[in-house]
Amino acid sequence: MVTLADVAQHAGVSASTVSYVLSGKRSISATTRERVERSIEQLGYHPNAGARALASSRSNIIALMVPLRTDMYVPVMMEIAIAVATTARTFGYDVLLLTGEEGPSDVRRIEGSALADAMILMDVELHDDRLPLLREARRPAVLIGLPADTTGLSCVDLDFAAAGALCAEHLAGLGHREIAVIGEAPGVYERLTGFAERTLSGLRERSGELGLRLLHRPCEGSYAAVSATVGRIFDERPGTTAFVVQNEAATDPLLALLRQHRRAVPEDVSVVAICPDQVAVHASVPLTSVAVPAQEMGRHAVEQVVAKLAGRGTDEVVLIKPELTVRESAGPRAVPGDPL
Amino acid sequence: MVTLADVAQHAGVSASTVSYVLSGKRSISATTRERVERSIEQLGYHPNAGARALASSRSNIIALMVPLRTDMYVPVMMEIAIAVATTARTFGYDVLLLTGEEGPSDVRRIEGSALADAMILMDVELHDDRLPLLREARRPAVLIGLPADTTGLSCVDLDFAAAGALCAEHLAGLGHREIAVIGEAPGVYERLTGFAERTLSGLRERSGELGLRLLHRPCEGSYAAVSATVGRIFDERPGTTAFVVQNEAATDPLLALLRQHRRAVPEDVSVVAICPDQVAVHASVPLTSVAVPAQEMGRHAVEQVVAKLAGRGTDEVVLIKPELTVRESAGPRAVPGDPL
DNA sequence: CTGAAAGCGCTAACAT
DNA sequence: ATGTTAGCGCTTTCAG
Repeated sequence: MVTLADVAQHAGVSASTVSYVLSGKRSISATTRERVERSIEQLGYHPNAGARALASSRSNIIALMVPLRTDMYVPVMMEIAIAVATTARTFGYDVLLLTGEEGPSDVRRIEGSALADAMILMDVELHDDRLPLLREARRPAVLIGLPADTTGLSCVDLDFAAAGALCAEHLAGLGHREIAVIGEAPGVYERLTGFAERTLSGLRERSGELGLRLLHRPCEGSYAAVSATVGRIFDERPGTTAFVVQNEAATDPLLALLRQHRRAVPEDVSVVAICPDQVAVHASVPLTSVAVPAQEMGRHAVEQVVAKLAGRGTDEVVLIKPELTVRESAGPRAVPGDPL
Repeated sequence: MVTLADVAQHAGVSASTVSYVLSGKRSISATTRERVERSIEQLGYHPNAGARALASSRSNIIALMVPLRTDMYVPVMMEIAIAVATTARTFGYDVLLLTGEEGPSDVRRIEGSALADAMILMDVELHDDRLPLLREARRPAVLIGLPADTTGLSCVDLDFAAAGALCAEHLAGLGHREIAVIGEAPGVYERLTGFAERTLSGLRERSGELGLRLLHRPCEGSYAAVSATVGRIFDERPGTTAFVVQNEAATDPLLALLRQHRRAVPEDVSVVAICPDQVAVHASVPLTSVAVPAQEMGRHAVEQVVAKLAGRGTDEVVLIKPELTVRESAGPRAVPGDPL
């Protein structure tokens, strides 16, 4: 194993010089720097992570807690996780993957062992156990998601309320008056993750302003569940001409069912989705959608964490502005008695 | 920050005693053990990870390299990653998430910095750059997937050839004679990940033995691509009565298209999928399928890694035996002229 | 601009 | 069964 001392000897300088070449924390003459760098190269030196962490009390590791329940919008989770990992490397950090299974004690463990310099938490619940601990912690934390009380915490999330409003506006602009919302599975609402409710309230508020009638139904992602929900919606509100879907798993079944019901999309019914772009693009009818910007969220989270670790940066709630992409699933409302 | 010395003082013992209580590497009298444990509890002590790694040259971290391309069978990846993380914790290890973006140099970095004690690599290509490095490495590595040359390497994977054979057998047993295989996207074959080819060869071999006619078409996951592929298959082989799908994204489009073509599943056409159970269960017709046992693969990989780290365990290729679950998408071949 | 040296908190001989 | 102590490899004062 090659150590700093080996490099120092090989380059004919002292250990501290090598260390400073590496950290750039004091000025080094061009010649020594080059000599040291050559030695590092030649010997294939890599600083020992443990020693470095011990001496500097910085591990250069960011802990990422992902939700254990593997049932829900898994692709987004993975996308965020990967975005976090790649962005972190960009700043010289590695990422530790925690499942949050151990709950608050996991936070304590990381904090106590100094395994990570900071934490990023995904899919935080409105009243999460871990929040009090995070507020007390000496190490910075950033949440992806928005808890009920954000004081003393940094958060990054899509502005779901604005996303809801955007959907309402888009459909109103196309002349629609009766809209049905197919939401996340009931479990999501029960877990109080918040984002589903925020979407809904944005949707409701703007619908009110625009004079739209709204019907909301939570719905499991299975084909059967979507089928039942859609049937019910058409029974209760036969005049429904547009759907807003916020449930990755339900989009494909919804499109299939509309086809089965002999409703053309977008001629007879319009559909606007809130989902990752990938899902929207691959659907049987490319979906007009508001994207859940997974990559951007991961990147933002890391940037905030790094800023805090550098002393800059404060507690901050970043709500990413939603953008609606027009594809092929939403069009003008069919005017009764006007068969085109 | 609470240190080992603090605990020692509080408990009235020496530092080494505390260390040994923690590691169990030498016998401690019940009374001192209890005293020490109480002190640890009271002070909320957590061993410093860096110091421990430095002194013991073991970080208790396993590096997991996941593929960066976020386009392919992402849900399985996430499931494996989570299984790895939870299983690892079970053995006292944490998991470092690497994207493999940096390729071989990432392996060198981890190896050189002693950041992790071992590595697990997912989605390894047949002739992966990183394999030579892994063979030379002092630290154990386990692959999830099967490269061309496995000498000096431990691997865990589903026995895809057997999975292919199993599909052929099941369909043959139901009386089918002409089978079409909808495969992964062409890119997957080009990347030479191997598993798709292995499935195909198992499928071909057993089909030969059982006298089945086989048609194979790689296929993108988009609705349009599946549509084109299915159309082509029915043109070229109108007698096709069964499909084998190995492409998560294609299953739903396939079912929708068959419906559109007025072919009932399973009465007119049978479908057998090779995909995670979750996908099979949630499809519009619950799919008879061979599961990709993500959890089991993750668990096995960690167990092998831990065994190697403990000195037990050798290089070994574990091929998990596939299991076919009968659901509702495959049935007896419709006999022409027998309208039931 | 560079060196020397004192730890960082823990483990693992080596003692007893 | 327990204590003493010498490092592990690096960062960072303190000196020059």
